[in-house]
Amino acid sequence: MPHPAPRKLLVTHALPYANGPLHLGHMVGYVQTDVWVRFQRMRGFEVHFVAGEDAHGTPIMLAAEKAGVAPEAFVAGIKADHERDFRDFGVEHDQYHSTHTPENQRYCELIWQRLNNKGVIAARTIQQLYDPVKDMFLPDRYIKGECPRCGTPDQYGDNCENCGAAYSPTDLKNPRSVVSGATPVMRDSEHYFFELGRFQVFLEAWLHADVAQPSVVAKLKEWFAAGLKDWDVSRDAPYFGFPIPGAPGKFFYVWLDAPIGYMASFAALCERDGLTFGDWWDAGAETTTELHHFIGKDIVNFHGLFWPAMLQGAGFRTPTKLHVNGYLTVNGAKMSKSRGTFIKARSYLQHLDAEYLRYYFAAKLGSGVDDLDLDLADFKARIDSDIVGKYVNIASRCAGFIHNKFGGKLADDLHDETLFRDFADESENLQQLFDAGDYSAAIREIMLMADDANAEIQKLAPWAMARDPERATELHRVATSFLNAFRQLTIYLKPVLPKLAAKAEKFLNVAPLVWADAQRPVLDHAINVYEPLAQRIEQKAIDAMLAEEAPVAASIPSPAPAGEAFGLSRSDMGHSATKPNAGGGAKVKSSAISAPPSQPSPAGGGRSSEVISIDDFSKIELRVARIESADHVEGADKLLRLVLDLGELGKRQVFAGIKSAYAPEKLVGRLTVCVANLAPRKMKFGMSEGMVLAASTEGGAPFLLMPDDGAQPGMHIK
RNA sequence: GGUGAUGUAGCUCAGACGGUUAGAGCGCGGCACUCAUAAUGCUGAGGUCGGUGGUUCGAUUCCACUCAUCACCA
Repeated sequence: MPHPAPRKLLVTHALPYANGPLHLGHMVGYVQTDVWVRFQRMRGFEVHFVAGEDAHGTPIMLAAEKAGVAPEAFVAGIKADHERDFRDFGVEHDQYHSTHTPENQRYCELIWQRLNNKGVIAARTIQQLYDPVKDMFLPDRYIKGECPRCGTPDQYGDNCENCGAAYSPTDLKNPRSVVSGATPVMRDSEHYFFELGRFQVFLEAWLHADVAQPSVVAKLKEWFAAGLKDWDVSRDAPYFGFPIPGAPGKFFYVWLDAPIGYMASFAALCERDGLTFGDWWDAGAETTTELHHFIGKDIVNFHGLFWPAMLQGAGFRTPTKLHVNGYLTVNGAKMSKSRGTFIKARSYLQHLDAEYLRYYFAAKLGSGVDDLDLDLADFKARIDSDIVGKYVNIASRCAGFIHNKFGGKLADDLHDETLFRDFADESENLQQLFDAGDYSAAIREIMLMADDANAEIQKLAPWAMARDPERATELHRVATSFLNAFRQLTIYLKPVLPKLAAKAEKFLNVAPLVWADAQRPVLDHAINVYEPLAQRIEQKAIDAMLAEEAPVAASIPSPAPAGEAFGLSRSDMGHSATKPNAGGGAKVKSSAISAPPSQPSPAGGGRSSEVISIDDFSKIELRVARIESADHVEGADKLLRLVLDLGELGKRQVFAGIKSAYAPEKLVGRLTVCVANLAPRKMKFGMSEGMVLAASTEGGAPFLLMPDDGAQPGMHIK
């Protein structure tokens, strides 16, 4: 995509659904968008970044009702929380709006009118299940019953989580309304349909362009093969949304007005900043301005089919490109409340630096739509190594020379142009990678550059020069060279690490860096005293964050169906919100492993041995532990207090019921096996942060497990 | 159930339009250095590239099936 003139970009990310807090899964897409926006700005392009709350729909209506407030007030409260999370993660929109605004209503009605005029809206009477107690039609997700195929109870109206059968809610046996518990009845209702099939030719042509990653295009083409169906875009009252003009009791379906929210948000920005709306949205605007949507992979059909068809049908421009990202998993598995890995954005912020997560996401975001795993051990290792050990370390190891020997002023020349040139020449390549969304490749390149710089410092050994007064000039130039290398790396990392870059700019005493600055060195220039720019991640902080999300002991009754957004966006129409694969079965097992830590032997010898999968087993994190100390516990006749060394995981205090068989002094120094991810348990004598394993017969003396020679504290056991 | 995608060293990921010894970072072992936030450099050990079958002189790379994971099914 050659763009000789400065590009003009309008960028959006998926609108978060205003029914619950943001979690780290949301942040993947938002950070990805923000990095792209910052990068394009650094290149000097005109960029407008807008988003807002997705405020309509049944889930919000019911959630507000439950909270006893008007939906508008409910949404306003959620919006304020979301905005705080965005700010603290450094996601800086130019305009953060909402779909429940006059602007959005205006554009909804305009598009509706134009589509009507074009004759692509059809009215048709359909049958839908109705809750006679609550007096409302029920979306699929609000009906539960028994699977028509295998009879599993308590299944949603779209498919069975047990046998996987797909069906419609009317097929359920013994259906009931999730809202009131009443038995739904069938009732007629007139709905409006957007005749998507009439846009098939247009959409196929639109898709051939470079509008999305290949796998996304493949996914969208699947829909063509099946034949595009009409899309039901109206809902009956009661509904929180915009009424359809001229159709009493009918409302626009939330997914119709949600993408129009992009326009609404931008319209508000135009109002504020004096931009011309039509330059960006009118038909033909494609040739001068670009429209980029960043979305999660769960909503490609809305953005890759319905949305462009709506725009085309209503005489507006179509999107330039969809940037689709995958889902977030934590420690290799889907985020789960019962595992304590359902991490809210706010919980993260309370314990850890937002920049680190931005970096980690960027380091793993390729141009594809693969899911991204937040492995917390890897997260810490990566940040500690890349940011502190490699990148920041370059400044840290050179700054002292400049201050101690040269009055805080850089030399007037570089020691050697080569490194600087090499780094400057990377600009083009990195630019392409960032532009293509291949941040992980960019980060990889940047870290290789940091490795080069560190190796080069090692080779030149400036500390040796510092001992020889004859070599002062050389030392001055060497330190200056590497501080310039550090500055170049700062430029390349700035889209990802804006706050760290700002600190580096202050240290270097330079104006905010832009992309082109990587081509010119700073010389003969006073810098400020170096202060550590970044700290390692403390394991304690990660543990504290996880503890905050740890499930409470008492099991919570299953949440209201739409009480939480699990996906990257609204999920009232799909079932992504509640594919509860970590539900029932897993919960039983997790309660089995959370037996009291003080009782290493199973309590009931006759406990049935339920068969579990390897995945179930892998949930239990067993580690080699060295018993660092063991003491009697006053007032306890069975317990010993152990302090375990778990290597990389640090020290843990564990109470073990092994006093009858082991003298404390004989245990010190021994290796044993510890369940490392057991929820901490408060006991009368203090916290027990794990559990040691021992064999025993019921009531008999325990035999502590011991790994073979050579095992080291902290090793995984599997 | 249908469809799209993913599955490569202990961990996180690259890569190969099919072809001699499959790569990186982290982690682990050894050595070196001491400017730096126990940071850095050099070096070593780790993989039959999810499984089965097929095409081919040759497949981890192509095809089929299969298993696991994620998403979508208006």
